[in-house]
Amino acid sequence: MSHSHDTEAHSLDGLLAACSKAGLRKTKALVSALKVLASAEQPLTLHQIADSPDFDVDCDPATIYRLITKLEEHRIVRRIGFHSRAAHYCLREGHHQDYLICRDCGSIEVLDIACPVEHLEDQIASDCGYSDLEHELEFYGRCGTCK
Amino acid sequence: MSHSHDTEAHSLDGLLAACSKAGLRKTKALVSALKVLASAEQPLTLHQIADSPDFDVDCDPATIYRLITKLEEHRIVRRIGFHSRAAHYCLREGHHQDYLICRDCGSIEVLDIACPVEHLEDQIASDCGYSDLEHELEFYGRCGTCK
DNA sequence: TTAGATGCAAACGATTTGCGCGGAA
DNA sequence: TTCCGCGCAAATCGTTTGCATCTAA
Repeated sequence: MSHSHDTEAHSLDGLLAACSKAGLRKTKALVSALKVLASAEQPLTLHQIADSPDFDVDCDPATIYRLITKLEEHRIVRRIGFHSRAAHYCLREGHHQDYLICRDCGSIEVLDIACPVEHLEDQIASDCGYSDLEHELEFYGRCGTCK
Repeated sequence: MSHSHDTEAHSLDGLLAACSKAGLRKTKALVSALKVLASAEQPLTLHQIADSPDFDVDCDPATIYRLITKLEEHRIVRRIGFHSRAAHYCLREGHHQDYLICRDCGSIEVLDIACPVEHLEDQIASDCGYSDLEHELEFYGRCGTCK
């Protein structure tokens, strides 16, 4: 029975099913990582995943790295660059998101706008001979608090 | 037809003037780096800048790092994330560019499309209380050769 | 039973910084 | 003459990998 966790945008069961289908074993680290990502408000670094209170396993950084990398390969997780040293990750489920980042304090906001470039993907793909196109769009600026 | 860039899109003199105005000294490393960036077809890593045949100084990596970092602070150079480990840099002069990257071979193409999000910047800025907004847009896919 | 997952520790690569010297202004 | 820029070398930091052990299926 699924207790607590309100109305999650991401279904843990669905994610686990996808992982199983991808051939991943249902380990504690996997379940924890998915839980953390499913309830995250924004993309997280490997460190932030491990440090999250929802991540209830004591786990080597290398393990999380390999886990998330594998999830990324299976396209369950999406990597976001931002401009920070460490990569950020979020679930691929749900609708695509664009971001607004403060270049001073590094805060990340999710822009809930209708993505303005999705419709270009097909055109660019055929124009340039590419396939499997996706995009990453970030706005950088100075936030209200930093001004 | 694009090798000896005599008619550069970027004027070295103009760049040097901007650097001087920013308080930077006209060193060999600065001139070389600007020359390389001015004739580059696409954003380059610090390593690529140093390795460029146009970069005719023997120069410590730390020097290039500090130089480019300073140019970035003075908004003469723009940093691009991509998904590679090393950051890429290009001149801020000229019109904004969006990119198309092959997620297999890592090749970078400049998309010469009318940028579809520039007009959103003002709106997002005022909606979210941000200032000095700019954006970064990249498309990732699999290029023709990698298919 | 067995292929995949993990912990530990070392390797790596790209910065990033401290320090003393040298050169542009 | 003055500082800014430079080389050198060490420190950081986020991965990334090899290997022996463990464990989900």
